[in-house]
Amino acid sequence: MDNTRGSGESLLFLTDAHLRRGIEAMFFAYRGFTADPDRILADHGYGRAHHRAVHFINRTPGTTVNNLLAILGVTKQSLNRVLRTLIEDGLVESRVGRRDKRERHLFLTDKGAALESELSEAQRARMRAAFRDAGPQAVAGFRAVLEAMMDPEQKHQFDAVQEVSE
Amino acid sequence: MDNTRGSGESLLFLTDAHLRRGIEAMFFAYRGFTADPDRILADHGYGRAHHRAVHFINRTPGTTVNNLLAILGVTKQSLNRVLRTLIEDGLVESRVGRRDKRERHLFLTDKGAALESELSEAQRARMRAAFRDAGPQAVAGFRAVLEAMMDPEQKHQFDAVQEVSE
DNA sequence: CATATTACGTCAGCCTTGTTGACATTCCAA
DNA sequence: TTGGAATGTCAACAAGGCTGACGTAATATG
Repeated sequence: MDNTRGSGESLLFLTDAHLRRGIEAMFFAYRGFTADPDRILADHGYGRAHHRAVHFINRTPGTTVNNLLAILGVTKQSLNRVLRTLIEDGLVESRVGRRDKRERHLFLTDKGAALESELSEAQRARMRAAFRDAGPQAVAGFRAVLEAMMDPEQKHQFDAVQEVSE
Repeated sequence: MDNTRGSGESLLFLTDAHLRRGIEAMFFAYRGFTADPDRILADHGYGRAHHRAVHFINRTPGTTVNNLLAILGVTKQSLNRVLRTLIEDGLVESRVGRRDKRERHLFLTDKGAALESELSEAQRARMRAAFRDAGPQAVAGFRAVLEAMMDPEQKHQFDAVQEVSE
């Protein structure tokens, strides 16, 4: 009866079979998670790396390159290559910092915002359908498990990004 | 009060802010999900593609190349490159089919099983910690949302793999 | 039996996206 | 003024996707 974190807790949900099922669910679900954006990106000649950059620039406008590097966890050379094409194509604007002129602050142009919107609407649509199917309690559990799965550093970045929207 | 799928259901959990949070949680959590195996793989000179192959060969021993292609959703050229190195390195054995000699049935050798075990134990450890932190109800929700997020084809593959263990 | 199809392997070439290492520039801060 | 931080850039490389083409063996089908 008491399956909800007590002293008499049943730990049947921690068997290897359950863990394996969770692992495989992550694998297949992540493919679904990226499928719609991938199609859109391919139409525009971009890849997932562009999506990630555009997403987080939209999320925290004016963010610096270093900031973005910390969030994305890639090398500056990798990010720079992506950023360069986005700037050349007029999706991202890079402004020299007013206080610290070494820093570049990144913003989406209207064109960049349009792509971001297209991508995120597709991704939200799938997430919305999944959330609706599963129900609010399931969604709470979904989030709890995902947050517990992050590395401390990743969790820190995640929390930092969430704070922006408050 | 009634937030659990009824006619008077509250849909506050479907706001864009909640969806966005779910999307970002998937992004950061997937990094955690792959972090431990990635480290182990790097030590052995392999990549994620090898992990995936080894995982599913272990899961359904004797599976054919075509079968594996359907599960992994890559081209045969991509899979073949990975499979070739695994066979050369003595982690995977490829046996010509008895009934249909065109088919190759794939098996892990002891060496392959050892790597698989090392990888999956690391991944299970993280999943176990996350499951334990979040509790059984959360785990149920986690799975429900992930399964709802899969494409129909992916869901089919997922279900097929789950059936093996019954 | 002849032919089509399937399963698999392989060669060649291309792209994205990650990596290291090296080096230049700009500019803040001690 | 000088050290170090932030940024950009060049070169080279690797993993792992992709397409297209071709070959071979074996099965399925007419």
